[in-house]
Amino acid sequence: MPDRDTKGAVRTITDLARIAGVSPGTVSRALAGKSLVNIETRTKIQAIAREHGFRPNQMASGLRRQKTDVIGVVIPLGHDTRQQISDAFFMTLLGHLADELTREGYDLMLRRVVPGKDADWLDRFIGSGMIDGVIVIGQSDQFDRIEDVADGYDPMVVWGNHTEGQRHCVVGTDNRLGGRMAAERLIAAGATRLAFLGDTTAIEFAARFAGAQDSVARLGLPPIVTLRTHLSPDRASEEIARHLADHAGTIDGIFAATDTLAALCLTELRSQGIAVPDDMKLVGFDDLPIARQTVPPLTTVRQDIAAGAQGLVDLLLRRLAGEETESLVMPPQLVVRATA
Amino acid sequence: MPDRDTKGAVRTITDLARIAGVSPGTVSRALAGKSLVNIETRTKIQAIAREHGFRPNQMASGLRRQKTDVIGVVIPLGHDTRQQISDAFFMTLLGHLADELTREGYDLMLRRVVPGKDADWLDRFIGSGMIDGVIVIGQSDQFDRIEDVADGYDPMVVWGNHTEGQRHCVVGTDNRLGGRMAAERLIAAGATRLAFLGDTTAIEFAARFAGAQDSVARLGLPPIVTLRTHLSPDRASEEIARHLADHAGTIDGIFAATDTLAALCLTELRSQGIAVPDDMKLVGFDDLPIARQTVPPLTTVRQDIAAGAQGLVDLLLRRLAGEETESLVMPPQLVVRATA
DNA sequence: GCGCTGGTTGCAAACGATTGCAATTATTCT
DNA sequence: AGAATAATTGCAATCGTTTGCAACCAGCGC
Repeated sequence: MPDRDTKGAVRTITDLARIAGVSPGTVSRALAGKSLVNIETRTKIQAIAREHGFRPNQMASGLRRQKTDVIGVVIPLGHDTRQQISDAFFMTLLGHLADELTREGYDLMLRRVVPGKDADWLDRFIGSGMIDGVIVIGQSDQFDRIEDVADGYDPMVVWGNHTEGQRHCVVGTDNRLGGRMAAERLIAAGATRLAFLGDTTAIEFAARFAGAQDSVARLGLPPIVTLRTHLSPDRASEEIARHLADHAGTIDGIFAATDTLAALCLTELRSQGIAVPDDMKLVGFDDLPIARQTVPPLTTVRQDIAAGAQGLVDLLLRRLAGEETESLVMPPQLVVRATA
Repeated sequence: MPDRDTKGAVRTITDLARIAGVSPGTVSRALAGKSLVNIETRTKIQAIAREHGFRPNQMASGLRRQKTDVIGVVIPLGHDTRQQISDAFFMTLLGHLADELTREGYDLMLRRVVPGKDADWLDRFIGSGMIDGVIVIGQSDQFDRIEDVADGYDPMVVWGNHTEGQRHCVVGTDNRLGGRMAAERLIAAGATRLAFLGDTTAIEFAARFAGAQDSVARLGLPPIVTLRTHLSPDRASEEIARHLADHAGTIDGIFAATDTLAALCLTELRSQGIAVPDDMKLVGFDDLPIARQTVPPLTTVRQDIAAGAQGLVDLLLRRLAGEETESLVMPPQLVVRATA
């Protein structure tokens, strides 16, 4: 029961010290639970602190200790400015991150940035002195900038795609492999003329596309046509409709960069009277909850989001501890439902 | 182009002052763009700062100014601990909040808490000294605690339900009215024996339920049966299935507390061979993107999330400026699609 | 030439918690 | 009992930035 009655406003450790009849230093140590201070005075001080609802100022503490116990999480909105944060995948990842970080005693500072608008979005965050480390969710089209920063700043982990020889520590799914799996599934289901739905300027998506291309090339099928689209649902719908109309009859399998896109595509297919999976096979990516609920249920490539979040936090903490860490690329998993 | 070559490590304002040949105070003023310092030296200092990629330490600044430019956003996970953060509604709201706050020059500190586990989750956050104000997303079952805090702490705004005479400033939809609209729609579509799907210990949901009950009572229909369920998709599915089986034939209209729940319900209905809307009418709440994509598309009660986020931030800023503010309750809007 | 006004700059004291070191007291050993 | 050791506590500097106040300079009018 923190106070609110005792008007004595115990705001600082010094106030508390005065009440307890000891020095500020002792209070600090007592609250930190250090064994240096007598168990008796320690519990007494803690009792007084509780009684007055006192909490040490994190700013002051952070300044002195040069450690804030806050991890920055930044979402660069590079290749699709608007609305990407509402992307279910990132949001779910964010939720898990919050859990993991909390469990480790860290707070989470969230920042969305539009890299195009300010070039040094990452340096600004890091240099602010407010965070002990940073997790970047998605490389977007900022690969180079992230690489630059990685050279001089260790406590950073990035969610995204792993590229041979890159210098920043990344956690992510093997997108290329996932792309291969998706294409192979489409082909196994009978499709031969494939399309990729999504924006390949995002490096993760590009890798998925490349993976699919691998499979197609290996089997001697015609190259995959790419249907460029934004991620925001409103714009995407129209774009998909147009793509579908443009390629009517010339494609029979679609690999969507994202379940969200796949779901959108599914509704468009329905409204254009194209039967799935008979006339068109469809595979998504992520295995979001929505994949289970579309009609028909979506065949997709699963990323383990919870494991990803755990990996991100784990690696970041190890880096904070001074360890050198490898990147972590996790295998995707094909989930066959009914669209391919 | 921030440096990384000039190894001179310009970390503090004092370093910068030495280089510029002025005093730290002048540097501080120059970087703050204060007109007191000569325009010439000011631009020179700013140039040097840029050249060395210097950014003032936010912790120190925050400590001195007693202002952190950070707003806390906290999600209490009271009535359904697990996975609620992935709830699409909250996540979307969070995204908009991030946008709004950024635009106003604030950073966002995210914290999920499980109130059951620590009673003073809110005081802890507020007392940490790390945030200038707090936005609470969802009252969950913590109404009383929030009321307590509101008495002694002004810069707080809560997303949730407005109750007559409450003391904390809240932004939200008129849930009761929304509930009425939902029930009326179900009834207009031909349903007479209604059920409410969701957990009524959450106050927002309780209000929606109450609103529906209003309509039903006014029309002399049998009272609404409530189908208690959790929010996390995995558990909810089974629970819904069981409810549906238990009440087979005894209900013909379902008001789901949430679109997410409604979507889940829809798939369960399908798998149990119950036709929508013929054998069962269904109305959701929120109008999330998914509502447009279910089959058939979901009739639902819309909340304007973007406007909500704007309202939250606007009111919070006004309160930070010392203003007294009223709560903001926004009207919901019925969106008729195909499930009722 | 002297005092004044304005415009710039420097000085030094905050902000609140932490921590190495010294000082104090309590304990133990010879 | 005296001295050495250990256990507590206090002192004061420190983290990096901001800001009230004083100091300084140039230029001005008298």
